[in-house]
Amino acid sequence: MVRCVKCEQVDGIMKAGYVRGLQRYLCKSCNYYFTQSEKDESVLSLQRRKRHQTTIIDIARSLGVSNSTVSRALHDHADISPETRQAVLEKASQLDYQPNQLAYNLVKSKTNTIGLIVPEFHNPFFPNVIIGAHEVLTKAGYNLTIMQSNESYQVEISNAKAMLANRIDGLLISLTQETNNFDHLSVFEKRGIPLILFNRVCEQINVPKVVVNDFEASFQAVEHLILNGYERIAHLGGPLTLLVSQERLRGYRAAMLKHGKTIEDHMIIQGMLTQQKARIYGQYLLDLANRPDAIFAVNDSAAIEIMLMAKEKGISIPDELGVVGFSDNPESTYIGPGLTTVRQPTLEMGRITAEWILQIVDLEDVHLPEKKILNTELIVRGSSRRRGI
Amino acid sequence: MVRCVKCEQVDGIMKAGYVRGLQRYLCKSCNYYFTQSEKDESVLSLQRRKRHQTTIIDIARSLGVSNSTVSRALHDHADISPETRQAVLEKASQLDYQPNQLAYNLVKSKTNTIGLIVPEFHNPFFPNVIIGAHEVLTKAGYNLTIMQSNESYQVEISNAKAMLANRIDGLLISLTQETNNFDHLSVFEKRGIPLILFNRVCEQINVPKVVVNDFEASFQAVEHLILNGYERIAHLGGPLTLLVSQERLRGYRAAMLKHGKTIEDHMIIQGMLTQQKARIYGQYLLDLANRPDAIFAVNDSAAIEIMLMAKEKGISIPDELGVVGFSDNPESTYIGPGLTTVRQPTLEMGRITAEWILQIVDLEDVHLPEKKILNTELIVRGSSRRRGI
DNA sequence: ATAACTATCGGGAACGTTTGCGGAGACGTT
DNA sequence: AACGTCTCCGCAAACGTTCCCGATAGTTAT
Repeated sequence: MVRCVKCEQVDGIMKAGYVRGLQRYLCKSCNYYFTQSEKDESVLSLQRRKRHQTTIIDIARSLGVSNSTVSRALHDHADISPETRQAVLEKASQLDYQPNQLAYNLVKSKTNTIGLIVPEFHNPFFPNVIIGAHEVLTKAGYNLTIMQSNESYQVEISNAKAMLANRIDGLLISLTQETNNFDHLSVFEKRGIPLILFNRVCEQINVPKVVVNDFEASFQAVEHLILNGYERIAHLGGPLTLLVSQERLRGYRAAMLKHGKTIEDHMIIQGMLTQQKARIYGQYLLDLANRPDAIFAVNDSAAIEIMLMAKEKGISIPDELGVVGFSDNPESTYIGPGLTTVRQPTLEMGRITAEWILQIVDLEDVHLPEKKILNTELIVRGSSRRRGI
Repeated sequence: MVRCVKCEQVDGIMKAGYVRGLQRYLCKSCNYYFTQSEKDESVLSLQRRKRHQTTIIDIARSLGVSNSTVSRALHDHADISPETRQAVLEKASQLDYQPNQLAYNLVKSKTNTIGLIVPEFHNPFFPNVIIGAHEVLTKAGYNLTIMQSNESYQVEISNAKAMLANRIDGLLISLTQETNNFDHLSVFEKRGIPLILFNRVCEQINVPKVVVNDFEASFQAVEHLILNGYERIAHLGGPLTLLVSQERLRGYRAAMLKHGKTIEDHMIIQGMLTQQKARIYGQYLLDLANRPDAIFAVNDSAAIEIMLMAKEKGISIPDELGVVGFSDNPESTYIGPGLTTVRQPTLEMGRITAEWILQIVDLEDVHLPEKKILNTELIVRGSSRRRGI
């Protein structure tokens, strides 16, 4: 006994297939297709009510005012009477109202979130930058979404895409060593989303950048070695795809040149300095017939690896071998005679970058892309201080 | 010359005040209030078009199909012909379509984001946990939003509130040392948002927890000291508000008891071990008339501080003083004769916690709250290995 | 011919806010 | 009476998706 839901007739109803497992009917008289919904209404409403969060609408309804009024009352808008505001606020806390940020985000097309993409987490460098940035952003009421590209260009692209989809208000990024195409970043410019490069920057794209004075730092470090009487200084550098590595190499060369030292190509090794690689390169350098009397490594973990190997081989530090690192990891204070290293203002870099992006975000204005260069500090410890000199 | 926008009459139009700086009129004949909008239509449309992101609607319109069709095509839904799908996909990439995650979030009431609240960033412990969790979540296509409570109960509450407003799909949290009320967490249960406590857990709330075997680790560490011939072992513990501290203290006591050592109350100091505090407590312990011959500290930085002070005072390690730390910070390998310490599986803790929450999020089911206890490892180095024994 | 099935598509509600604009009254001033 | 000013509030569009219900056509089985 089937009744047409439109003309309410019972005759002339024909079966007309199935749709999604439900019997479908056709009413011949009014030519109307329909299915018999077997859903229980109570079940439906229960399902709908499941885990309902109180909304502005709930407050409005229970107070007999409009949504606008509630919204305005909750935001201290001017067009609202003190009494109404009071009533709304009370009802809100009574119903345990929590604003739905998602709806807010959608309508404002703004998320109060800054994105941050870093290539790795293994050195303390980026975590520290994150701490600094996090501090500033939190204080300003912004959220921070962190992604990690794992030194992979492809991952970086997908990270950037995800950031875009999530409509972050601004992006802070440090590039991978593979990145040599920047289309995934130009998109942000095109969309008007502020973008700042830090530490691992590039020249091909015209946005604000925050870096340290890699050239000068490197120059100073190598000059320090030379002034301590070291002659044949090797350089363990990072991958040359990175501007940082290029700059540090440049600093090394400049210092050597200035003091008339010969630069031997086989004493310069560039590459990704994992612990394994550091050991391999160190082995090579220390086993050279005419082995270097000092090594300037581009990060502390590599420098420490060198120091450990030297100890194993009975090469005394700093007398027979001077070592200088880069970054001032915590362990550098404690190892052997202490590792001389270049301290980078990591927290400050995070803070400054974050403050800058907040400024740009708030400005909504065209911003002049400039480059901020932070100063490093050479921390001299035992590994490069020759007793005899 | 003003014309009523409703009845189009010119006569009988009266001025009727100002509204938002615009002249307001009243048409006597049709009794209609209105203002003359002075906005230029071209300006308006330009303003509207400003920075328009292509949406599903744009694709649909330019293809002459419906929104539903485009949405389905983009999601590999079954109800779509290969040709249509192809056309949609092409048009999408042609118009550089980027899905608006915000709209998705709103309609699905889901953000694909897991929240993470940690009390601090200064020790490598939490950053490492974050690395582990980040790895797992990223791989599963989830975002990670990190907040830091800075050891403040109030900040923790506001963090939790922000997480709630942002409709995270799940929360991982490590409590502050101040937290002794848990209403801000019960809310998550009430709302059906999965919640996992890790490391800094509590007993008052019935949710999944991930911790390390603090009691056993502590017991083992102290027993190790005893087996190396140390007799008068002091304990530098964390604040007793934390369960971790309580457990570690319990382990210390148990080991001392088992081996018949007397537990002297003045040799047990509990508190927040900042570097300054560690120095103060260390000073106190090392200057005691009957000073301890070993110290079990609850974190490595405190232990290292002790070692440095001992060196200053000319107390030899490990002969005159044994030291054991907790956490295995990187610097512990390199300091002095090496710091014996308890290695915590930080990365694993992050991974496991993240995997667990993903499981609960996917399950949508009632989950049995249980406790996962990860094993630590005692790393024996020079600071506790007595030569004579 | 009738019924069952498949494949493909559209309409439109729903998600929870914000906000532009207008309505309506109160009161004061010319 | 005519107008200016102010306060308080509601209507409804807009944000961009997803997805529930169908609708329609064509094909096959009975």
